[in-house]
Amino acid sequence: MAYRPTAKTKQHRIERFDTLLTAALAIVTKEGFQALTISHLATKVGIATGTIYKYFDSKAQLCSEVFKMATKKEVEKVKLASFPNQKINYETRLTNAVTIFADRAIRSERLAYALIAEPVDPTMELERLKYRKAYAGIFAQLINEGIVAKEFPQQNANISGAALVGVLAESLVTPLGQGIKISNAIELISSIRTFCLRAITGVTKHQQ
Amino acid sequence: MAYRPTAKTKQHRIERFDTLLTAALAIVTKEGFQALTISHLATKVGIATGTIYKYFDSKAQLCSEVFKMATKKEVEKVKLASFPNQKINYETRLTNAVTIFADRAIRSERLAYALIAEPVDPTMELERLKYRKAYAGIFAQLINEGIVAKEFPQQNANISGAALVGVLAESLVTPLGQGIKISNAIELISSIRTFCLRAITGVTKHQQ
DNA sequence: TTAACAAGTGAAACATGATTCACTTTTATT
DNA sequence: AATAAAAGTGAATCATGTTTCACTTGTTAA
Repeated sequence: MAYRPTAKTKQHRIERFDTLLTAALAIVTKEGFQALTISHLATKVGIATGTIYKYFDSKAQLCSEVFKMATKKEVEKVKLASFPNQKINYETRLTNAVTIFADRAIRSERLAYALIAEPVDPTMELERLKYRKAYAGIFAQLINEGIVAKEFPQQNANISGAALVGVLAESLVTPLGQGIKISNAIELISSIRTFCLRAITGVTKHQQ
Repeated sequence: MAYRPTAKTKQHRIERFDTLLTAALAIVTKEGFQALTISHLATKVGIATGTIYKYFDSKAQLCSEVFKMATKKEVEKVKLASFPNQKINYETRLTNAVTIFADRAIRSERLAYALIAEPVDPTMELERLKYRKAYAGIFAQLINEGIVAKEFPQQNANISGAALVGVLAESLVTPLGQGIKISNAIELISSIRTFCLRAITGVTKHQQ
């Protein structure tokens, strides 16, 4: 008998897996999924293409992992804004959630665009759908609670939740993908926030 | 000297061009852009792949033409609802525009999904952007006029217009793409309409 | 009926990546 | 050392289409 994996070996495997994922995410963040090819990744990490297949079954799986990794963090932030530890009224929560989303999207280079709007192959589209649904679900729950608390008018919370995702995607993320420089982020976020609030509450708070 | 194209010849060319475009649109309507390949189209029309290149420079151009063709008709309908010949108040116009869009999307099999949300290659994404912008532009103008008429509250009409496109895409078209059968279209359209109206006017008319 | 050109053909060449696999290198055990 | 197993390699192969092009067929005018 002979070889057996040791702690050190296993550690190295984990580290390399991590390196690959991180490098892949970096590519996506800078250049989008469109630029995430096996050979590009291999070159970037300084290994052979074949090696990547010792860590991932397929490119689809690699993409999926990258997606999940990026997603998790983003969704968590919005969830926290929507369901904070303190008691905060629902209108403020909604405001915060939308603001956090918008703010992070603007700061994220191409990442928000890659996750939400960049054209990708149909396999990944399913992953993306989950991502959008995660947001929509958070919003829906927030809206539902707001309705119960009599803060928001009666409405179909699921549809309103999905609609908010659409609003954010179309008014914020798609422009980001066009390489349009956001000349006045504050103003843009403010307008989107006003729209979302009015859409859910029916009231325009601060005339802009 | 010898050959010169005649009226008959030219006519035939036009007809074939038309046949190709129509067949391509049929494919997209049934199975999406994903199914629109040169050889599929050639087979369907009963000609050789090479022949198609006598009518279109490239697949990109073919797709673009199909897109324009489908787009034109759709946008026209929404435009007409938004700017009718008679004097109608802006809230009603908005209601009509949203309803027309939703109704046509639901009836259109996969077409609405193909035009708005189906993953396509980046070349076509530009074409699609124009399409979305066409809608956003119509909505923006409608909203602007509504503001001037003091019917709608002050708001950034361009952002509100884009946001409405996002709402429709996310709450209606994306589900259509999932092959989800709309069990209750009336109810769905009604919810979306209510959302859009509240988002723009700030008022919930009919509590649902 | 033939010269001149357009329309049509479809097999072969291209393009773009993903994926495989026979082989080399490294690591661990006896 | 000798052996076993995993990690790593990268050129070759596959998969999916698009696009070309030498060639055949159809059409028109002289």
